Amino acid sequence: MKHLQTFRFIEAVSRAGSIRKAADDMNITASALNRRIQRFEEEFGVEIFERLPRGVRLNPAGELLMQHFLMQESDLRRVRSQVADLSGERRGHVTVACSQALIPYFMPAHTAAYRRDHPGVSFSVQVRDREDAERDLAEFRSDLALVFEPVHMVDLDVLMRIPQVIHAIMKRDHPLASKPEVRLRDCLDQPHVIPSRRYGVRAMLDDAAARGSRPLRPIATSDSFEFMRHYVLHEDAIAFQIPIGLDMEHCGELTSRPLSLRDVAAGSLVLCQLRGRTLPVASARFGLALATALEQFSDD
Amino acid sequence: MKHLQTFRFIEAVSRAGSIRKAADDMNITASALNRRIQRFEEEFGVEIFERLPRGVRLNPAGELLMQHFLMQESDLRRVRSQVADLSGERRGHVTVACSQALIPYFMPAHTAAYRRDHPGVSFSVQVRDREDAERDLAEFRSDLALVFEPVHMVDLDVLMRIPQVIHAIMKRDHPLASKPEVRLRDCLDQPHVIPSRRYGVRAMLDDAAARGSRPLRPIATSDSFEFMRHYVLHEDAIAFQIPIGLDMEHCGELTSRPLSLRDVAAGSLVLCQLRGRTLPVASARFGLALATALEQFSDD
DNA sequence: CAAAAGCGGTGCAAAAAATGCATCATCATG
DNA sequence: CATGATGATGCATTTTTTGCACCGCTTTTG
Repeated sequence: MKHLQTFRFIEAVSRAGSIRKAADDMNITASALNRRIQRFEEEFGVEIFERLPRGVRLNPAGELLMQHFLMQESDLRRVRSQVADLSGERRGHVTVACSQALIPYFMPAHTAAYRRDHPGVSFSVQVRDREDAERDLAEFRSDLALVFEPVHMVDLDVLMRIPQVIHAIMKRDHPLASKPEVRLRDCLDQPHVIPSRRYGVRAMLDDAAARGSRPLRPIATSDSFEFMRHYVLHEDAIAFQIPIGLDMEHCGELTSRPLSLRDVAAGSLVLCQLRGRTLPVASARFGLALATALEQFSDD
Repeated sequence: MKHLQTFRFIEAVSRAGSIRKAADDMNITASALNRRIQRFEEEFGVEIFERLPRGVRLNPAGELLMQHFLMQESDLRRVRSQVADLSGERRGHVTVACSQALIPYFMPAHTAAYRRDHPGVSFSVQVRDREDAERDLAEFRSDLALVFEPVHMVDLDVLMRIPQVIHAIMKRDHPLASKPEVRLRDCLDQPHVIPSRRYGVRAMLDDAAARGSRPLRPIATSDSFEFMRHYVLHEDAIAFQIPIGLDMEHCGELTSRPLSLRDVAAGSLVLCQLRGRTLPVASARFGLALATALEQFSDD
């Protein structure tokens, strides 16, 4: 949309950190871009960039304006989506930011299921830690976020929340596998691998360990649950994950047992969107579908 | 802002009902305006006007777009307000839609009080019935609404809600004035004047009368509480109003008595804004001030 | 310490976009 | 059937935007 051109240029300048670089990115002359910005600032009545020796940077007013622009652009997408819906075509693109645990089983299954009913809808599924997922929502880069133990929860609307008990992952023949549930201290007495700090599972383990008798002494720490899961196959260690990230019927030599609720309370897996935002039709409907799916998962 | 020019033209066309009239209103040629709209429709990919033999009218897509535009314009005002706030100047303009009862005492007192602290802030105070107040909010014509017994309450955020018991207004020497509270049936046995249908007091009286033994038999119906109040002075009748619309210490020959809660439950006076909308700084602060004032009024 | 490189800003001519005017075809209305 | 109002369009004109060349300044670099 042409009337947002200037804002897109401003965004490019903000990203590039200099007018010349941005001009290059946007295939326009630096002078033309410079003038656009000057004209805009004059019309707006306030400067929106600080002029630094090495380039420019958005000032607070510019930040406010940028937020306004992102919202406006996102809302225009919503309008287009609803207009398309008027003429009967159910199409669109849905962007979801989700925790790593959702990536292997839950999201593929449910995006595919949704596409069976609505072939015109396409998806972006992004792995994001808890902080980044919320930031993506706030900056209109995602329509929905599905996060284990979100951090701030300000400016978010919760569409669905289900409890998830952390499970210990081990080989089938591991001694701890004989019990229906395991104590955290028993796990920590074994070699164990844990997620890095920015993940919800780690935060809950940190919490519980601080209250308990054993410190965390991980033999490995990783960003990747895939790494940790396969590590358990090589060295006879314990890993941790929430049930929605597990598919115990098809995991060969591995099995899992829930940590006792006496040691670690159940965490929350939360489906949310930016507060007050009206999502495009496709995203809103997929959000409802996800909420239903989560509820069913929780009831099983 | 220049980038919204096209939208403003579209709005003008929608209001005028024809491109030529709108062009006249906006001091532009019909052909130029026509082209703008054609260009926009082409860029947008969908027609937004129905072409009728006698002019044009927004189609559903156009309505959606118009709503988007109103929101965007309102949000830009918010940004300007917040930017102004950054540079220390606390100024701005606040628009409030409120029920008639608030007009004589409450709103003048509290807008004036607010202006004593913030001389840079100006006000528009509009009398609106319940329906219109909500519509004003929805179409971004008001920042705040202060309404007795709002009708729909969808898409509204409630900032404050206080109970208001309907009072009967009568001359000081009226027989009913001897009791601390009055029964509705006693009022309805007397000559009485009531508000017209679109007001909350009337709705509650209708309700109560339908449940009670006496029908409403008004000797006068009016849009104006001023009319009704003065009418009581001429003929020895009963009128009705909520306490916030009364100032019994300074009303000469008149007095008021609450209707018994057995007959008519207390209604709600509600301060609200459009759901999810971020108000300009001045409006948001004045909203808080009003909420506090209402709470105090309620506690007295 | 001087040269080089990168930055935002500006004057001026060229290119692009928007506008105004005259005119057409269509359709409701009297 | 004539009239008047409507939206659309071709073309010349005006306004706006852009690109190029260059300035003054600061930081980086050899």
